[in-house]
Amino acid sequence: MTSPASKPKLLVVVGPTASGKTALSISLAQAFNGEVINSDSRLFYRGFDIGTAKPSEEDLAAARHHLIDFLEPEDPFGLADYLDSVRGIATKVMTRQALPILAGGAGQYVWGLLEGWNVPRVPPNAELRAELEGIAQEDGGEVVFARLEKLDPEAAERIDFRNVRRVIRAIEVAQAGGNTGPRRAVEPPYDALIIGLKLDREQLYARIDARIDEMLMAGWVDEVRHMVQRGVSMNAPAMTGIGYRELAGYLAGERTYSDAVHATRRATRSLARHQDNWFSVDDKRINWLDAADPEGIAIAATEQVESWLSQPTAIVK
RNA sequence: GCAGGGGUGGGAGAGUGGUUAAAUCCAGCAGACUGUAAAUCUGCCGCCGUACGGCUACGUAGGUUCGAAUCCUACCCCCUGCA
Repeated sequence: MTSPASKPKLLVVVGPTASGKTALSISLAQAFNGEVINSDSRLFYRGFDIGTAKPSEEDLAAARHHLIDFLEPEDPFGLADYLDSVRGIATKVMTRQALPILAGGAGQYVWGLLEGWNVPRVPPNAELRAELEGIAQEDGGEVVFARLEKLDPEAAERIDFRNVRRVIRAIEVAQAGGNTGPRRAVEPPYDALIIGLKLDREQLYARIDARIDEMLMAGWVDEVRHMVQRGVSMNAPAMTGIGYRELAGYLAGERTYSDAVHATRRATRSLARHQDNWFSVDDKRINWLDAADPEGIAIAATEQVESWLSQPTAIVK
């Protein structure tokens, strides 16, 4: 707290799915010698390309990208893994004299990084989870919740007793000795310029529908079929990407094609709403641009970044 | 034309005399979120009101009843079988 240290500059592009983050982040990377750090949890997995709207080969060639295509479908990767990775990568990018550009829609990941969350260093305990899930199913979630109330009343206070998954995680953490230290950094760790892409619901929904149609035309069903044939489990983390299970259900003859597509649309819309929750229009930290005008946002964003870069780096006391 | 079935809230669809502004699902809206996060979970969802509450609603009109989406009558519309 006594020695002044400059905060590293980090450019961030956020917004709901289909708002144009990929295109904008690439054009900014080209304009400012930037490297894109992906912050979209579905882009981690190799082979899950079409349905996740992964940047194309050309996109990837147009700017250096990080945290894309580095996991197998079954690999778990959580918040703490993500934060560690990004922090390391951002530092490396900066030593190359390049500008790190965080781009993505995973709200928890983005804010975890920007707000400097102190995430409990307790890795998932598959055995414990399975056991507690079993209890929850047999005897009800309240029984598991009661366990948490005993172990960590404070955590029980802030977690909905019906949210079994989070109750179990809290027990996992508590049993491992709990979390230590403050929940988040007092001072944000980065000097971040956050650009948000905004589109009204109606337009966004229309864009989502159109993009899903494009994905299907581009061979999404084949992509899913391939994964199924490869033996990727339906429970694999990568399979939680919207549309994959739906289409796999269609391939297995459990539902009609049109039903699978409708379900996918629905889930994607709901994702977009969820993302609006993390990235709120009222959030003063975010500089919102109108995503309806892709060229306009590129120009406006470039101006913002220029002026931000010309400012002296913020000083942490 | 005859016989039978049916018309319920944005959609689908329960409900067959009171505890029903009306199950449930979908759609929509709002929110939580610290190692599964494109996950998981929560609230709202006829109109007015912050709320107690008030008002209007189950094809239309009338009737029975203390009380009707629910029973009766007439009419309108839809579907199916037979002609």
